[in-house]
Amino acid sequence: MVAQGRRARVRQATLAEIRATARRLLIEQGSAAVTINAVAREMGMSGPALYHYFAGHEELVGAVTADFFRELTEVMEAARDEHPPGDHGPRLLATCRAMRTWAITHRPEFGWVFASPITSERRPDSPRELAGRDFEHVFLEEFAALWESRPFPVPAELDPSIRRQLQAYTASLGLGLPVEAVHVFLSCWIRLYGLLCMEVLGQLDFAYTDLEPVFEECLREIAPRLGLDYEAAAP
Amino acid sequence: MVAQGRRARVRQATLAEIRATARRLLIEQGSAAVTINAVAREMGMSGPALYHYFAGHEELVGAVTADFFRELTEVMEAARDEHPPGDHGPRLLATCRAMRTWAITHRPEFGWVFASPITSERRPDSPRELAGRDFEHVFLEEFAALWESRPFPVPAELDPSIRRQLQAYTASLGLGLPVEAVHVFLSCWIRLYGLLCMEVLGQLDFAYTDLEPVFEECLREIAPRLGLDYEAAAP
DNA sequence: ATGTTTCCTTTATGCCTCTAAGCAAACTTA
DNA sequence: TAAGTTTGCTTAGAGGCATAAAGGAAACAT
Repeated sequence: MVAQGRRARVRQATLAEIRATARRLLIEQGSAAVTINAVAREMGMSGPALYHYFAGHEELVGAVTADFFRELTEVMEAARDEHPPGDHGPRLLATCRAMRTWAITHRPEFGWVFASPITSERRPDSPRELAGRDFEHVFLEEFAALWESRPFPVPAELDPSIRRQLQAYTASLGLGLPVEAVHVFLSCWIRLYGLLCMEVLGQLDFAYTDLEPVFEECLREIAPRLGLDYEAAAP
Repeated sequence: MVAQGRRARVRQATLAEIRATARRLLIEQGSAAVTINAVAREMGMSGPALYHYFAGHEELVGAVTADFFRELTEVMEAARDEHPPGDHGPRLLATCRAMRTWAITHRPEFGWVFASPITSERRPDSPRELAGRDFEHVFLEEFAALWESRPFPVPAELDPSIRRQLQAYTASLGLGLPVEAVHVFLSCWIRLYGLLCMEVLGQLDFAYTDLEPVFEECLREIAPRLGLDYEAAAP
């Protein structure tokens, strides 16, 4: 943190209050209630005043989303760090479980992050995208460390189209992972995150009321693909 | 179809035009552009006129969503019926592929159906819910027929919580399936539909540009769990 | 002490949903 | 066929939203 004058400090406080108010409205009344006007009204300000803090509704939404990403990231890192640095298996599983725990204890927030249909072109330097990448990296780094320390078996050959596509992504990661390992990582990611999204969006309510055991089953299926011992890190 | 007077016919035509206009706006300008006013304007009517056809914005959205479900259902049934009634394996795979094909050739529509956050309490007799159940049944019926004709191995024991939850759902289906089979069905469904949703919502754009081979890989992994021969029904 | 920056206000435009009142054409019925 | 009723639309209007513009007052810098 850079030292700031009083002016700057007050401004930061107001910014934080705006984001907190937006979050409260989201939780209490749903995403549609998070309007510039409503947030300002809650704070005892006039609507247009908020334009001194955010360029518009979309930027406010992006800032709040970034907050959620950061909070989720912190929670996951804390859960991960309850295990020693070398225990990549338990650390990864703890990270996954922390993600789901946060998601279901913060449904409106998680739904807001996930189910935001691509509203506009996403600039890669926006706070939202930066925080999103940090979130992604919690998994990626632990995964890469796991691969470093104890590589697991990967498919001998990949579908040519998949290989081609993943080559660019793998290179952009700069983690020295082989394409095949990245493919395994993404397969697991799709299963885990896909399940979570369906749960939070209520797409499975027709059959389930509590998806915790389904999530654990998913972890149990995924673990051996990474050479992990699920039973050794059961919940 | 019941015989109708001229009056009723004109009304049906206007209803159809409204839904078609709403769909066109969705495709051309995104979901936010589908407003009562915009639809009416496009049709050369005044806004409030639409309230003679739909009780409000939400009902219009529901009607359009039901249209999408019905169209998707028809496409899947047509693809399924290209295979003889007894060939449950190829019929199921064709149904899955038709679902994805429709989804990616109708991204706005599919995204609209899926990513509609639970906007209000859903009444189970609304057109949207009815059409949604028909869609669900295309998979369920073929799956039940497959089980009838050639039961596949199912897990010997289920997590007690999962078993308890699925008992109610299984009973409500009235298809005479065992709970274990329903569990296998839902596991496959979650993987397939979850992947599709992530694709359409752009959640995998960071790594993939074309998910067709990933989808096929998913089918290849799912098929043996249902006792199906993937290679015999490769694309 | 003066000028500038910052914060917030009110005002205004144009969009949205939805209600209400009213008119005219089309049907129904006596 | 004439009167009454239903239907399909209109305009008017209330209230909310995003956003732009203009202005006042306080805080800050010099």
